[in-house]
Amino acid sequence: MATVAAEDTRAHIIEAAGPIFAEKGFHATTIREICQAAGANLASVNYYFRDKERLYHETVLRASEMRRAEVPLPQWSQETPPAERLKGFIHTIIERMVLMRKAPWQVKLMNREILQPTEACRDLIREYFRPHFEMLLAILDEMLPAGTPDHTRTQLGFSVVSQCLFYRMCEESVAMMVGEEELAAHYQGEQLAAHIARFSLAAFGHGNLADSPNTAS
Amino acid sequence: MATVAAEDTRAHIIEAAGPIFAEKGFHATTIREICQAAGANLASVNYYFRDKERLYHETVLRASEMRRAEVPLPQWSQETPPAERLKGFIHTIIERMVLMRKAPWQVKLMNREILQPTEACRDLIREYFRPHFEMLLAILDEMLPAGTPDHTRTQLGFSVVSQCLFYRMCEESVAMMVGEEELAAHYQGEQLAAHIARFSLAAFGHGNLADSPNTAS
Amino acid sequence: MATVAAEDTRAHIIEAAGPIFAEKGFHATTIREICQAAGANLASVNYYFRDKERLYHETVLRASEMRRAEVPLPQWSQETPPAERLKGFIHTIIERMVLMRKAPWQVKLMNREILQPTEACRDLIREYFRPHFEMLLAILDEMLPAGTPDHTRTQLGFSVVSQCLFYRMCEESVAMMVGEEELAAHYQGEQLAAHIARFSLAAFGHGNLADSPNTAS
Amino acid sequence: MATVAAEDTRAHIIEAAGPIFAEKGFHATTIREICQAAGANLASVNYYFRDKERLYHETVLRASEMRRAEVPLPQWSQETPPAERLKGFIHTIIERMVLMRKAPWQVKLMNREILQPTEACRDLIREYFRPHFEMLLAILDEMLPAGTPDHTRTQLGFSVVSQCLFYRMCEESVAMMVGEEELAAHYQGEQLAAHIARFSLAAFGHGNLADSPNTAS
DNA sequence: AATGAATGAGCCTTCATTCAT
DNA sequence: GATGAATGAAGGCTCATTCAT
Repeated sequence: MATVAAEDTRAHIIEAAGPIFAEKGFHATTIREICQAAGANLASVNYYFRDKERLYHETVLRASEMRRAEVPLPQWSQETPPAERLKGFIHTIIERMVLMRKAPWQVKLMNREILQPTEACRDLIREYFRPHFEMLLAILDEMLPAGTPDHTRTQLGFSVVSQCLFYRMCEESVAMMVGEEELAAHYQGEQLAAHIARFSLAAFGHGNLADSPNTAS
Repeated sequence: MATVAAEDTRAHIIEAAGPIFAEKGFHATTIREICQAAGANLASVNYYFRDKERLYHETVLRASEMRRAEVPLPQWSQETPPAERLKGFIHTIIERMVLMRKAPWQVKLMNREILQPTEACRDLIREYFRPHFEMLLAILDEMLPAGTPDHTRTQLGFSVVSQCLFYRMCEESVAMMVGEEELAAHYQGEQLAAHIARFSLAAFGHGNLADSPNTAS
Repeated sequence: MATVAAEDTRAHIIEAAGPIFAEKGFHATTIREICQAAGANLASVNYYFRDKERLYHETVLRASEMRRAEVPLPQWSQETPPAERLKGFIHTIIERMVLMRKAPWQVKLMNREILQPTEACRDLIREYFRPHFEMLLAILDEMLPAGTPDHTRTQLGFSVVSQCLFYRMCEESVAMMVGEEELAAHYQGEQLAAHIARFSLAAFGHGNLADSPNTAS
Repeated sequence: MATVAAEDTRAHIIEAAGPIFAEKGFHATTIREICQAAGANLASVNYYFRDKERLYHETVLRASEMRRAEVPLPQWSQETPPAERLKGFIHTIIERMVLMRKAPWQVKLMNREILQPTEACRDLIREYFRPHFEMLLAILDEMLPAGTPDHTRTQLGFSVVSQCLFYRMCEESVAMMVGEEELAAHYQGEQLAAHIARFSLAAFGHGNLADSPNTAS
């Protein structure tokens, strides 16, 4: 076939592989399954990607690409106060990475990589997580006293991020603990983002937990 | 052989299975591997546990038992202030579930269950997570205004817990982001517990982030 | 245990094994299944019978014993005409060996042996089939011209017997060919015996097929 | 390899499987055995037939195809009297299905299906037995009084067929009863066919058992 | 360039049997 | 004498991969 068609097939396979890898993980996914879903020959994976592992790797990278293109980072004017920026940042993270119960395969797949990194994770951190994290630290810097040690800055960043990722990573367990009803009522993206922002801002001394009662509650 | 030996072999297999399941997950683990590590016959798993799945289930439950026995919950006198209790609680959680880079297999295995629950997770939540979480909520109640809605209480609890679990769940990714040196210097159990307690207490209005500079920093 | 109890267990196992061997055959039957059905230890079969094969053998022999005890051969006065005797004989064979769709396990098991003889078959022929067959030949002798060659006598005997066995051996296929309804209406023991007797007697020149219309038709 | 080779391998496996299944039955046969006999890979059976069961099914159907191609049905002119037709029919059945002691695997395998039908038996009856049986009934109709009830027609058909099948189904037992010498002398195909025809025709009122002494006796 | 055919390695499971008690 | 524990061998099947075309 022509090069164009070849590239098509390649892309087809990746897009078929994504949701399956995301749902079942590397080991539980079979090449047959992927090729069938892609309408491609059983030998295609080995032909286009050499082996299953490299297909997985490329699929992870493609997931991060797609996610970045779909949910752009927020832009702020110079006067936007840091508290506002933090709210916006958390909101974006929730949109990009969490979305309880309806996360697209790209998110689920990247999640797998954070939890059990393979080769692909280094690329993912470099291209995806590191830039986000630096942006968060820049916001925090405006709220922290000068001279805050580096590792403290970092851990404060982790304190914010961890609250966000928790709902994605422990989605199933959270659902088991709170029940489906409560999940539907109080764990939508907006609500979680507002809660995390309020908790974190209170920690940073901006307002306190009793302020501005959660609009979603 | 006698019953004693029988129980021995059973326990032997579980103890051999634990670290392997913890490291590679259910699918990537073979019973051949387990039996070899346990010095047992290939048919042993099916003999003692009926099938691979039930061995996995029992291994997860055994992990939680062992962990509870090894790290007991803190006991407080009635006058202990809630801030002190929260510090103690976070410390215990870190000890029980985190311990960067040297977590025993029990912790890793339970971690897997939270992230990708199987049947065993329900038992785990009932026997392990729920009791911990209720204890945490009782502490928070002393610091929260009366009438705080239930779901807000719960999410505040998650905000505390998520910071702890983060270092366990994203262990590998955290290591990739901060590097091995910094990890060794600033991410030991005590240090993480102190940071998380300070951040959370600040959010609850007890002290602020600038107070009592982290002794481990 | 005492000898009495031991003999009990032995007998128990045979009686549990009978129906299972009869239904599924030697290979498809497992020792576990038998021991479970007999409420005996898994090692019992090997202990009491040395191995699975000998248990099978003994079970087959036991089946023939039981069958002979349950359905005695007919007795005739000296004046009973041979045609009457043949009818009685056929009737007994049908009772002993056929009974479409409700044959006891003994019959099914012996049937297996005829079709695919093992060691046990020699005993079965000597103790069970041969005596029946000799009795049939004695009846036929009264209807055949003197000097009928031996192999012709034998084959005539086979012609009678084969019609009877057919309904047992090909039970399932017959059911497939005629359908369940017709089976229930026209293939009961009495009906089959009457048909076979009429056909055979006609062949031997006693009456013809149009005579004495089948009472069951 | 090319398609031709593929079909070759497929056919090869069926031809290797045939005799083994025929000899040992479905359960006692292993696919390892078959693949070895076919000079094929162990995975071949699953590749070409999905599983052991479907290989068995296809092998049974192939057996019937081969047998039909090898022994064609007799053709009669319109004037051929029914007695002559019946003789021809019995002869063909014996040729197709019996052939004491040298039956090809196709015959043995089909025999297994009649005795212990699996899924394949329905196909076998539809494609093989039913057409034969209808042909037999057509012949009998010419010898029976008009108005003979359907089930009687059928049972008369069975009386003829059962005599033929007996020598195939009970081959081993017959050999045990008459001994090898007599078997060789009086149980060849021609001889059995002649005997069965004479017995059956006598029953139908065409000639009697004393007529036309068996040329083979 | 792309694919249908074929395969070797390995998986989980089951079974009849044995052995120590 | 009788049994629970344990095992070696084998079975059917699946999978990622390779090879000839």
